[in-house]
Amino acid sequence: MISFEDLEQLTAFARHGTLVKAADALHISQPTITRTMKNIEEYFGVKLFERSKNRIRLNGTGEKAVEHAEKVLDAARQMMASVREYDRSLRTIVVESCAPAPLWFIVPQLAKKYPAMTLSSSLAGNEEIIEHVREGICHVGIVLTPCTEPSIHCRPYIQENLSICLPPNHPVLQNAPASLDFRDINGFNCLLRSRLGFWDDLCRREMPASRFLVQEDDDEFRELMRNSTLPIFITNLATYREEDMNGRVSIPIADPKANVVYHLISGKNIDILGTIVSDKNITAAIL
Amino acid sequence: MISFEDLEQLTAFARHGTLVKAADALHISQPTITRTMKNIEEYFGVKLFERSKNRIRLNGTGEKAVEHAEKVLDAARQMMASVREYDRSLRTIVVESCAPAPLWFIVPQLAKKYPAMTLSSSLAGNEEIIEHVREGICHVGIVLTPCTEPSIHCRPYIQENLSICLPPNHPVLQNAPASLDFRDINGFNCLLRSRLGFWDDLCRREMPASRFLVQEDDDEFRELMRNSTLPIFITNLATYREEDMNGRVSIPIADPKANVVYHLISGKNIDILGTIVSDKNITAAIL
DNA sequence: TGATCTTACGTTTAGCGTAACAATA
DNA sequence: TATTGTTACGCTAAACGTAAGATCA
Repeated sequence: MISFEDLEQLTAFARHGTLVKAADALHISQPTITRTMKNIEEYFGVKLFERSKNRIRLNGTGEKAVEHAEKVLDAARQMMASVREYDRSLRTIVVESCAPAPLWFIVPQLAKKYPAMTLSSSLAGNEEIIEHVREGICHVGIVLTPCTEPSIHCRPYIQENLSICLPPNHPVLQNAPASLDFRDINGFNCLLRSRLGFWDDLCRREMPASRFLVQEDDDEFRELMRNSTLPIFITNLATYREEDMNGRVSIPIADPKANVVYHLISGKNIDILGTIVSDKNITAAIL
Repeated sequence: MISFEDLEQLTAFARHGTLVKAADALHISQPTITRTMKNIEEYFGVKLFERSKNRIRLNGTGEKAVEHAEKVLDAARQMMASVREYDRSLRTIVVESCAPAPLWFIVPQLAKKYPAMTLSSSLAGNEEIIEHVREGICHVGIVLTPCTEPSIHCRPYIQENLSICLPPNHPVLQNAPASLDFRDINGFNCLLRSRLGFWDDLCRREMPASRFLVQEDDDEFRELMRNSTLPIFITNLATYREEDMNGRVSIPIADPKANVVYHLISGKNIDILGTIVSDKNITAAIL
């Protein structure tokens, strides 16, 4: 019989041109490769090589064999990868959220309840999340609107309220407003974190006249906060330390779109949502 | 590392349900299979089985592994088959003809010149043959019309002339004609061999009012000849023994379509046609 | 009690590397 | 002479089957 190693040696020979180089590359002696080529040829029962006294080359049939050997090896590698990936997926809870803040609460909750499981969390669009939960790709989704699909569990989870933080001398603060609307601040440029999920789209849609200075890195963002007077956004779930705020004053955004209730969704055959994330836990998370 | 045998054992276990039955089917001891399943599991590094004390079953991951193992084994089998087939194709001369008679001459010629080669001869349509020669699938083609394609060698090979053999008292023989046309015999039913290539189509097209009693088997055809007075066809290349003819009289068919010159064609990169089948050989073949 | 899987043990053998050899450029 | 491929030899380690043991229906 023939082995995967044999095929590896064959393809290595095809790649490197000589038995010596192939042996080198595979860290084996070249008598071994000589033997293996003989074995393979005998096993196939056909001529695969043109041999002169100190030279061996693939013939047409040999090239055909190499071509197929690559396919076999690919299939084998694919097998390993797929099986391991499948096994890993069994130990992984996939969480997708339309905004980052809910993840800060749900992920530790799940991690505590399922210490053996890997948690995979990511941001995604609302519709995409629902689709993934429906397909079973995503186990726990966090979306903006209640989901009424019969195959999907849904419950309210947590709410997030947006405020704008303006420097004390900012024109819109002249009348000391208790709240603002997007249109009041539209046109003023802002500092913005990246990877904000739906918040990002919302701000750009509601403040088309504004430009946003986007920063992904946490430290650099704080650096920018301290050294500029550009407005920034905070929420009840996402605040910054006072010393980074550079004296800014927070005013809530009254617009309903800036005050959302996140909903937890999951497939009905999964009990993660019902048993793991109890209302009590949610409350605790908010506090 | 893992081997093809290991994968065979895995799939055998999946097929048969127990290690004992799988071992039986593969003619090995079942401790061997126990070991192999362990090895495979260890090699994958994931759980593939649910084990109780005297029972072992595939789990979901295991079924995934089996699925992929089948693919790998298929790829391996495909490799063996393809390489052997390719090797065989190198030792095979493929001959395609639009009629059987030329094959009776060309095949022995080629067999004599290339004793190490396998000959594969078959009937095919004129256009199909040209296509196959163009693609290199067919090495030597025998067609009805000269081929002018620059990539194809072509030369006249041999001619075949059709005659009809009628019982002596047949009405169309009353004026003792030197030759006949298809229309003269259209409407009379005939005995016909099958697998006649283009002759078959020709007769049916030119004699739409006739019905043909078709017989493939050689002995049975002769039996029918002896025991009936139905007209039959012969050619200069294909005659029958006088005792089988049952007194029939041969009259040539004058129609040009019934008198053809076959042409040999082959790819220009193949010298079979030029060096092997010389004009002298062809003449000899006709005699 | 029969069927199934696992573990232990002894033997065989397949396969590896070292070394020596032969041929070529 | 350096490079390449083949052959010969001795050793190791992997793998097999037999036998014995454990568990379940």
